[in-house]
Amino acid sequence: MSMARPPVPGLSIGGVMMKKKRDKIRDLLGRGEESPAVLIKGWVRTKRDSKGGFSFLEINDGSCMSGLQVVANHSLPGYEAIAHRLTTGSCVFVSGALVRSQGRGQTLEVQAAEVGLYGTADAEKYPLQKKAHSFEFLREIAHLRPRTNTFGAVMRVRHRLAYAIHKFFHDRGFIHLHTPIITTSDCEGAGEMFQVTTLDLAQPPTCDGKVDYDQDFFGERTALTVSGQLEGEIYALALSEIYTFGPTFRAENSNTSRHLAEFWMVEPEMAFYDLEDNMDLAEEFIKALFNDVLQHCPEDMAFLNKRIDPHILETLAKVCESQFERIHYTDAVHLLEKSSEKFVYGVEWGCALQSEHERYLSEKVFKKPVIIFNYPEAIKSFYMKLNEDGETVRAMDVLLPRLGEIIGGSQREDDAALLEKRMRAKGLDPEDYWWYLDLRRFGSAPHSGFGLGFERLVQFVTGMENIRDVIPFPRTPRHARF
RNA sequence: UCCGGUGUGGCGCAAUGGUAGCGCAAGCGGCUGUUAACCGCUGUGUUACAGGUUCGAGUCCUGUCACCGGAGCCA
Repeated sequence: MSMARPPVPGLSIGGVMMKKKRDKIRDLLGRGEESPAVLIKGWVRTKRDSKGGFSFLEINDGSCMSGLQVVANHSLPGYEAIAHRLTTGSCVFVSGALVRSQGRGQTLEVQAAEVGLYGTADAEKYPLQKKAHSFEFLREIAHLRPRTNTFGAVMRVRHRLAYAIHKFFHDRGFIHLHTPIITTSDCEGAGEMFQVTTLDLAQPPTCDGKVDYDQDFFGERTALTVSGQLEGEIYALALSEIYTFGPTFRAENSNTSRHLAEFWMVEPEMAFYDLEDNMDLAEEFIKALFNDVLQHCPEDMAFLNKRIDPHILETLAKVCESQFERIHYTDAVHLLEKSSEKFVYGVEWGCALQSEHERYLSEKVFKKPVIIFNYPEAIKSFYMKLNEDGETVRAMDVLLPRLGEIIGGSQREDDAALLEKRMRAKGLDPEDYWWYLDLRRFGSAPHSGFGLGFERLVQFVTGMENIRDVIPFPRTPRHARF
């Protein structure tokens, strides 16, 4: 199809724009060439007036970190009428010629032929002025914070990571599986759940003094999913390799910089993978994602490296080059026991490793990502495969320096009798999981999988300290606004 | 949820129990192919909320809420 550009440089005749199609700033800067006719649309970041009879407008349209400088001569028809309303935050369109800049600081700029105003932003009231704002403040104006440099960068990197995840799995023949948001499996041990109901909470129907869920929408008690893993296993044991990438909900009263009540999780599940295959995939996965961002988001990453975390580029590159340390839980405990480091919590075989222990191993001992595997059976979930020693399970956690656990996974128990036994031992009713046990009764296969918290990934890659600042609309205890 | 800290102009922060200030942003003026512009002037407050102690509370006490740091749970 012909996409011929209008050859006529004159863009505006009597206020009627001749060029209709918007140019994205990203595309204009990417080409880096002069052009007689461009049309940009975006938000004014700053305006600097010159008494030489013209103004400099910096326009950002979110397509990339950089804005485009517009030189607007005060003699433009109708310019004086709108000049005082071209404030920080207002939205405009500008047509004109893209030319080499006479000033320093940018190579190209737009010599405006017409400047039009879409929406004003009263400078006395608009909260985002051209100054630094704290992330705490920006969280209170989550509807405006995407217009800041940092959030633009974080969200573009977030998008790239999501894309890279799909690409990584697709290229390896994995099927993207949509697992249900509403579930009935309410005792996976993955945390408190949000109940889903259409019952009148003021006067719920009762039966024998208890709420009668038979009258609820689904005829039984339901909740928002805390994991797509169990459903993922169903499809892995049919399509071989699948992954889920969807929202996950935990009703924990967690108030930390690493927890959200609603977050996105990636959960690959693979038939015929043992724990080692699983660890191989996890390591390859992390490295592929970091490499992808380094390669495709150089401008945003350079900004984050300059303003957010001065070591982030170096850190990501190091992870890509490193060989993840793989260590038995038992050896990790020995290392911690022998350490001269003073820990708040003591260490002994059988206890769960604390944040301080994990950080010590990844930051001080190995100074790179660490995968700890073969954890004690007692501290891990029922579905993890028991080792021959009868004491440990084939579980693994991937720990990143500073962030801690980013991936948790395991080889799944594929023996129906053993699985049922462990369910009972952990106080679960095998009847509730009849379909999960069926997978082991009919054509069972060794299989493995892991879960990765998407926001924690974005956190690590961008260097952002608070998880609430890497998701568009954070949900945390007492906060569901916007 | 636990421990600790904080809450004061739009934002970031000061103020020994005794007249609430500074910087940034904003408004006005000046200057300049400017660019985190610069220079001058101006305005900006129920000191988170509810009680209490005191002649007098931003400051002390009690409670609530929020935010930050750490921890637990976890991803």
